[in-house]
Amino acid sequence: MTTFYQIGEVCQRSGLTQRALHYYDEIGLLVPSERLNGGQRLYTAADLERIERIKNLKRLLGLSLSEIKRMLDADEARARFLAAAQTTPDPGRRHKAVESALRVTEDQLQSVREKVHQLAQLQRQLERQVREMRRLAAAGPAGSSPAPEGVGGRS
Amino acid sequence: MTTFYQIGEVCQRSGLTQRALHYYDEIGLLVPSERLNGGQRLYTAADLERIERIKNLKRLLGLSLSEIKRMLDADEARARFLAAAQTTPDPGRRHKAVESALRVTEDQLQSVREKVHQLAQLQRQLERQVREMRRLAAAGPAGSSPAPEGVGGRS
DNA sequence: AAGGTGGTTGACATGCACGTCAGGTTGTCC
DNA sequence: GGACAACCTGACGTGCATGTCAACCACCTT
Repeated sequence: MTTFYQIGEVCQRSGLTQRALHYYDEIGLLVPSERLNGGQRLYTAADLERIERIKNLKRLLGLSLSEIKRMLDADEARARFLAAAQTTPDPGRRHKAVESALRVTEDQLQSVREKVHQLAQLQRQLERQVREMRRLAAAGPAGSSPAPEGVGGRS
Repeated sequence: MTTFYQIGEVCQRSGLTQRALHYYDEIGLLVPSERLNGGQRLYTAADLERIERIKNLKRLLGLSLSEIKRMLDADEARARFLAAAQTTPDPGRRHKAVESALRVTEDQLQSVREKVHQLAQLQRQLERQVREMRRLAAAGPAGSSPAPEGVGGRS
């Protein structure tokens, strides 16, 4: 037997508002697994996980909800493809399914890698700045040093 | 003699629209260094750099324009502090100025580090998925394998 | 039966980051 | 000096991701 959570509980656990969850439902980003007789939304543990993934993608990648929907949908399709691949006896079909899913994931990976790279650069730059300033804070007064570059450089 | 760029040229170089630049001016995010008699905006190379930094902070960190403004302003303040520190004879004042600027930069660094960390995790997860799928695509038909987790995990 | 609690839809409002005109000014080139 | 391009301000419109309020329903407690 699966346990269900009402919307209020989901709000507490996720930090999202009721309105946001209604909206996510409306745009098909997060459709609760069940509905009670009177229309009450019932969320499962899987729904809660999906919420966390949504929050992460929003925070980390700064994606819009529609982009997130596209990603998660692709991801689900990938899962279905893989599941189907397990049971499909035809090796040609199976191969194609896996390859298609693979491409989606590789695209996601590529964009994440780029972002990590850029952010790492920014990080190194900030670290240089901090070192420089620590040196200044500790060391003697004289001697003008080369001006460090500001945050978010030309990249 | 400094070279100036009119707004149209800046648009071409930066990929931003005229409207966006007007807006950035309006909210004080990017106030052109000069104005012609008739009010025409004139941008300098420094302004162009600031634009690149704005674009980077937007893309990389997904910050709002007001947050970006806060960051860049803090950054400028830091630069001024440091410059002042170079010329201020009072070691106490100098020390305080540098420390204050240092704190701002350290905060920035901290948030960037967190983001890099989270993104790196996401990256590793995606890499695992890709490896798994490559294995599936290449290897034999039988044997159900553990389902890989979707993108943007609970973290 | 009355009232409270927690949910529902619907509609309008809001802040951000612009897009899109409209009407006026400025600069340049022939 | 007239045409034309490039710019200006002002105002209203737009898409997204909600906030806010109203009116209604369903169940539980006293």
